[in-house]
Amino acid sequence: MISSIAELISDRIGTMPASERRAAQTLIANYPLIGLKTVAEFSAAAGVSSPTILRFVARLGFQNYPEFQSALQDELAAQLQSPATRTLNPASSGGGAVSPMLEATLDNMRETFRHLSDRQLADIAATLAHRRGKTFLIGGRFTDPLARYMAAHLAIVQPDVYHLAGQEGIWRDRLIDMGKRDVLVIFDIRRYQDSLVRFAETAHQRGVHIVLFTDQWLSPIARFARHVIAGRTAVPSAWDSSAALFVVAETLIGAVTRQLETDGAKRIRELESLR
Amino acid sequence: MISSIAELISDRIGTMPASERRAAQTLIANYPLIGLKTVAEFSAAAGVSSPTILRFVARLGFQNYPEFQSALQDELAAQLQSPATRTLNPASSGGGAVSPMLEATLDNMRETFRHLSDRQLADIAATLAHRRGKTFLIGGRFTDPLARYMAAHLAIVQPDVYHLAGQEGIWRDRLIDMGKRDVLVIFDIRRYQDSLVRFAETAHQRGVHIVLFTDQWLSPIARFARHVIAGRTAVPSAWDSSAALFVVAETLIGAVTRQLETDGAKRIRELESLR
DNA sequence: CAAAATACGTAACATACGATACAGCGCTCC
DNA sequence: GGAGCGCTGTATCGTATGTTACGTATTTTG
Repeated sequence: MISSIAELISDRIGTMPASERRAAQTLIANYPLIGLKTVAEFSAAAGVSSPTILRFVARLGFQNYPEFQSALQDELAAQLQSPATRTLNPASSGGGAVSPMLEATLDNMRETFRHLSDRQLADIAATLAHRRGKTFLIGGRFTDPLARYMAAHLAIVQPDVYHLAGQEGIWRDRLIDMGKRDVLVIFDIRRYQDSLVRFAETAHQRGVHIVLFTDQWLSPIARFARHVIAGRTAVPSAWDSSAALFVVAETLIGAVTRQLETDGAKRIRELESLR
Repeated sequence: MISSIAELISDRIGTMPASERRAAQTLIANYPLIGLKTVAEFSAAAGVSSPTILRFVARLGFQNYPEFQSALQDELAAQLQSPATRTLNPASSGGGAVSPMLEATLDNMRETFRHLSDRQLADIAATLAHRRGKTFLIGGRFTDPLARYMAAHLAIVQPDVYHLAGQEGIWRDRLIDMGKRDVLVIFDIRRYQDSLVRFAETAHQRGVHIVLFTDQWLSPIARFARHVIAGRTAVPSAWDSSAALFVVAETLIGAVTRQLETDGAKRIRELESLR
């Protein structure tokens, strides 16, 4: 069973003529990056001619050079997507059904934050803290609880925070209250919900500032969003994981609270006394 | 000091117009592979036009697209050469306001799972999967979204799963439906809510099997619970973090789903056809 | 040792790719 | 409300790229 192109090559390198073998060896030596460059560069690196490279990839079973490159890219993508598989040391993972799930979740969080700069988070926090209008939050089938969670916290440190719940018709009608000064926080991961996309589009047309929490494949709502947070969701389970997005949400809640420290503290004391 | 293109992007993403920002976000989301594909593919993935992609790379300081791709490839090459550097990175993110929060959260999860054996989790999953009656879920002020999240998933793989929402009176009345064969999942972290404690006590008296998600200081409900999950909640923020509990919840959801695999799959297919 | 077959590179070709000019649109600022 | 500016997509263009045909060199075989 051959799963990678590198294996395929070492499998057939014996049957190749001299020049093609040199091509194969240079590819293995700087795998797989040389293969992603142009035929001319590849051939120069290997010290052979361009047609030799093309004959080489043809012998591997690819119809043409681009097809070969796509295969390499797919392989790379799979490798980069799950850092777990690379560092996976079966010894440490006690063999229980739990650990892989936890490991994947931790990886997802690291990856999510690796693609998310402090600057971006600060920007979003500032948007949420210093918006001049209202804040609305909404989520999809599985992510709506995240919207609720965030709303529950934000509503304590600032006024005019609303979670949009219930039937579609109900929150669609709230669009009439939304304008340029307002912020709409949307949670939407696969499978993306049409109703949410439509909602986001309309809100966008009304000039609402949209902050989107989505997965790495980006909900179509990304087109309308001013800020996009792409969290990793893949775990060894039947379901996608929203844990990474949850942590980002908590981070933002913390950041907003900090930015509103002075006003927020006063507000919290007021709330306490209301009990 | 900017060492990677990803950093360069997050540094300048603030100064970019909307469409270029979309390009930036899609690149970050599938970093860096999208950038190695053709302009046409990149633009399609981002939902913008080709010139926008070119303007985007120009803004990053590259003379042309190939030069941009070469830079990405060089970066990838460096990364692939030394796998250490990519896992080593969390410290390098500059000590911004983010890292401590993330670090603390990751620690919380590790600690939480360290005190939680596979056996315990399997037991709880079995309880939830093979209960003979109904499952009820409820949470406190900030944790109710977690109850909702879990309910949303469990309700798909098995029947008779109910989230108790709304006013106290409403769910108090549901006690009349609860008995020995039923399971009640409660989320309760500081500050523990009296109403929940009373509710749990009554349910316990009726013989309901209680599964409690709480923090490391244990809600008073622990006295009535058959299973207790104690998650770490401390983070450098004004709020406690429910992230660890969230991950445990997801883990349980996954485990229950696996245990119900055969029946659950049938049920999921049925649900799909209902749409 | 000769003849054939295979391997390999040079050079011409066609295509698909990146680049550019331009026009429409929305937004902001008087 | 109007003028100006900046952003974005469409259409076009030139070119770099992959591809192919062909001739020479090299090896193989009878």
